[in-house]
Amino acid sequence: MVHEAILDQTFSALSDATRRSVLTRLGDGPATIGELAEPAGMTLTGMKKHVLVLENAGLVVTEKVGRSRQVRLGTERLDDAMTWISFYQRLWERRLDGLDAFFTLQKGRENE
Amino acid sequence: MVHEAILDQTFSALSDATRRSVLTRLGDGPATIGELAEPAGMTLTGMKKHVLVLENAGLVVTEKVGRSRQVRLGTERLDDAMTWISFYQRLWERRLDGLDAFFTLQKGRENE
DNA sequence: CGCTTCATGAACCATATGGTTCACTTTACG
DNA sequence: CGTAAAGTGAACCATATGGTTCATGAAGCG
Repeated sequence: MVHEAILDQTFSALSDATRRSVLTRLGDGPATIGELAEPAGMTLTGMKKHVLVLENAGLVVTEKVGRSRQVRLGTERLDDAMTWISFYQRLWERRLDGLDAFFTLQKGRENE
Repeated sequence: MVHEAILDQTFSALSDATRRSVLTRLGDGPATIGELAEPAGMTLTGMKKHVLVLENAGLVVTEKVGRSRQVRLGTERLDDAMTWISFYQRLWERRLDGLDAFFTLQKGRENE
């Protein structure tokens, strides 16, 4: 199981809409801090902080090239998050199939 | 696609190890605030706050029974989070298969 | 009834977060 | 060279977060 601090950082990084949109943007390829800041209507300094959060979470990798900084998608952290979620989702589904589910879910959906 | 504010709440709720362990515990069935607080070495008040965060995120459902409060796993929010992650994971994988990935990963990072 | 237990709410505290502005460095380029 | 552009760092600000203590309320029980 993944280290708790790693999950903390990953989920925390993902909990901001600006940062998620950065990841979306990076899905189309690398971008500079400026190119990320502009559509977000944010200062370079502000976006730099977001990128740092993503980088610390391992969701993004950066490299200084010339006077700008290239930002691109990182490795494997989304895997960690999804592994955790799918594990507990199985727990949750098992629960819904159990007796307690029937008991607490005021007899709505019997078969599914 | 899911509303941004919902994802904010869900990921934010998941970004705390205490809250994740609460979800783990609830995988074994409902529990009271006190039963959740004790293993966490935390006051009732503190745990109550965590439960409220999970409840606002829809990850948990509570119901007052007698003088205690039953907490159990909620519905469908883990689905939202996983849907988002798996979508962007596909983006990310596509990227790693592309030319840019080969290009940027092969040349060692000189400066930083 | 009177006491204990579980939960709750208010107040408080320290630290983290998300943003800004301003000053500065490094790089590009005419 | 001189100037503009991209980024960086420090300082600052408002609000959120994660926790506490203390006082109160409601439920159960002998």
